[in-house]
Amino acid sequence: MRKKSHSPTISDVAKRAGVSAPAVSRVLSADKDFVVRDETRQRIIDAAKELNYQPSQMARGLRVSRTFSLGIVTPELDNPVHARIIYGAERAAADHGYSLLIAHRSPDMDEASIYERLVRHNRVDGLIVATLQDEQTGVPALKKLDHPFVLVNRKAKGVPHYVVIDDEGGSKKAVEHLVALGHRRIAHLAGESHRYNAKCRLRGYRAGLKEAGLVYEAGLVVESGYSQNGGAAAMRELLDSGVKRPTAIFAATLLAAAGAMSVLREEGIRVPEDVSMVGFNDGSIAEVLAPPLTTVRTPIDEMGYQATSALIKHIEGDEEFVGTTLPSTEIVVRASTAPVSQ
Amino acid sequence: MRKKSHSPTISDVAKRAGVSAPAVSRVLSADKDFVVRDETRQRIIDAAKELNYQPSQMARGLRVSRTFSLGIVTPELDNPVHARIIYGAERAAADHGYSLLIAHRSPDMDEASIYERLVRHNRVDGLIVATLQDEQTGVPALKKLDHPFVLVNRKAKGVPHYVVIDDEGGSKKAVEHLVALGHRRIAHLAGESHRYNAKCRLRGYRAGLKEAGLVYEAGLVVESGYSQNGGAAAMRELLDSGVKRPTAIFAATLLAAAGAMSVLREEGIRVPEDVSMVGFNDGSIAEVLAPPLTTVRTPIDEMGYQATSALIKHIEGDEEFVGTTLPSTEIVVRASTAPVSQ
DNA sequence: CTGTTAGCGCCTTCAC
DNA sequence: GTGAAGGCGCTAACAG
Repeated sequence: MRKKSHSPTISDVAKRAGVSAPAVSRVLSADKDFVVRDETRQRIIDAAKELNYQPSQMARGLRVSRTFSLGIVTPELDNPVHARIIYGAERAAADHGYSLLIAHRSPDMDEASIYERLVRHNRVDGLIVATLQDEQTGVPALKKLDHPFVLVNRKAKGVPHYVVIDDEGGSKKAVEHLVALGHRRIAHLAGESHRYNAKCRLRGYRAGLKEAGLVYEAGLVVESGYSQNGGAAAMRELLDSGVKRPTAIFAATLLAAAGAMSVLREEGIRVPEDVSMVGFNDGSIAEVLAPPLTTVRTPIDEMGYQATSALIKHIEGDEEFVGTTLPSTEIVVRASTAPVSQ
Repeated sequence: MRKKSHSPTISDVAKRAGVSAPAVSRVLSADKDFVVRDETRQRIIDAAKELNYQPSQMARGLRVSRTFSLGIVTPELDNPVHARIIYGAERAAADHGYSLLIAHRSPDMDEASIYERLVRHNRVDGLIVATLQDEQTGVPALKKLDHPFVLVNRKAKGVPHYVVIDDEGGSKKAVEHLVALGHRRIAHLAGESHRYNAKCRLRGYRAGLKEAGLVYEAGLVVESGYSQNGGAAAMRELLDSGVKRPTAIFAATLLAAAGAMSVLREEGIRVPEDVSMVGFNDGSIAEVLAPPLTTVRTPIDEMGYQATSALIKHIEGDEEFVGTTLPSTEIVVRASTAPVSQ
């Protein structure tokens, strides 16, 4: 019976380099306080390389009470925004030697129980929260866990750690784009009004109107949720509401815009000839819609990256971090927007 | 200075129940060979519950040389197919007390190095391989790691562990649907011809033609890749190729179908009046395309779930598993298919 | 400059 | 039926 081939351990390396295990540990973790002859250091490094030594995160974690893993909680994967947040988070985690555990919150699950599972069962060192269903219950639940966490793509009262994009500025740009095309009746499909993103985008919409000297008309703003079904329902509501039809629509979401466009098509209302459409957050599906959708492009993956990096720095005590708002937003003009007819 | 509140350990539970630590371990892990009075057992279980005890996977893993984590390697998240595979895998992992590490392979990365990182650095207990870029190099790399793995959504020579959907049967159904509408010139956007999925879907396409007594015409089959850009390019190639235009198209992918439709629109070719379109694998974007896309719905998340469950069973030595093909496929008829004109 | 000691939390073995 | 001992691989504290 042959001996099972183990991964090399720190003492294998130590033996091969002719030193003790702690010496190896300190050299490989680049301990500044550890003085060692260059020759010895090199011997250790070589030995580690020759054996293809990889420290066991488990043993290390047991010793230092950390897992070097992070949990990210997301409401849905099949959504360009969340997928890109995860891309960024994954890259940042890998860059710092951390693993990323993904927990997907299905609609019927309680968010608090997911946070708890990640922290208590998986023992993640920190949480990246890309879903915050209910600020009233979610934030207290998070705080009670007494674990580092960062909010991505949302802020909440009393939570200093967050990374967001410039929802308001980007929304204002969308409106400015429509105004520049001559539109004066601009509707807004407004997400879920109590949510952070929706509030910001609405504010940007209003700021854009104001700057153009247009009056805000409550009848042109409809709650839409973030999904295509929500966008479709909102569009229908707007058409049925009896208000004079807008010549342009700014949707709070790419998917909501897509849903709205499918309703317009059913109703025989042409885009962009009869009504122009702009969505918020770019994504590859914008290109296959009919017509291709003009959007506001935002640095979503950068948001995931920065949130994760900041969280790791915080965990490692390197620095406190405070909220960040990533400024860059950009209009991507495609075929769904056109000058207002006559 | 207050003492840092630790998670409860096994000896905390033991103390509270008035027994020794090993007794707790054996009761909670339901050790069959361990006989204990019901009363004692209950005391232990109660104590664990009261303290909200969660065994440390790290300590446990260190002892038994396992991490209770699985790695899933996926080429892209922002793709309905992969997102749904991950949903299924995540659910299965959670059901069995495992964590799921997601590694996203960006196009410039070497697949072998990802597998290796997951196994050597993260020490996952097994690998769920949802991307297999190159069978020639990928499979040997995987085997060399000497770790359990399962292929999802693909097979490869010499790999007994896989879970796939019925690509061939589903494709045949797509063709049958078109044939039933009277179509006789049916083109196929064929993915990447050397890949498993593409081969199966092509086979299903040919089987469907044959059954209808139609002859296979090589000029109607165009390599398309799996993305919308690939679908668009293939569509353009087909239109420019000089072959008589088909009245229907079966695309190997949802995204390829979307890309193809955007080209048809640019060319003023109407769907479904001039040409019908069917995509493979359903997804929510099928509903927002113009017109909504008829697709073949397949049990993608089930595939992720079963692959992961089987992998875990295999890791735990409960049983050997062999390849599974999930049979159910179903046509979802939307507005992109219609009877052939006259 | 480098080695020794001890212990993180758990599970397996063996003795009681 | 139950407890004591030992060790998984690593690192912090302390000796040399």
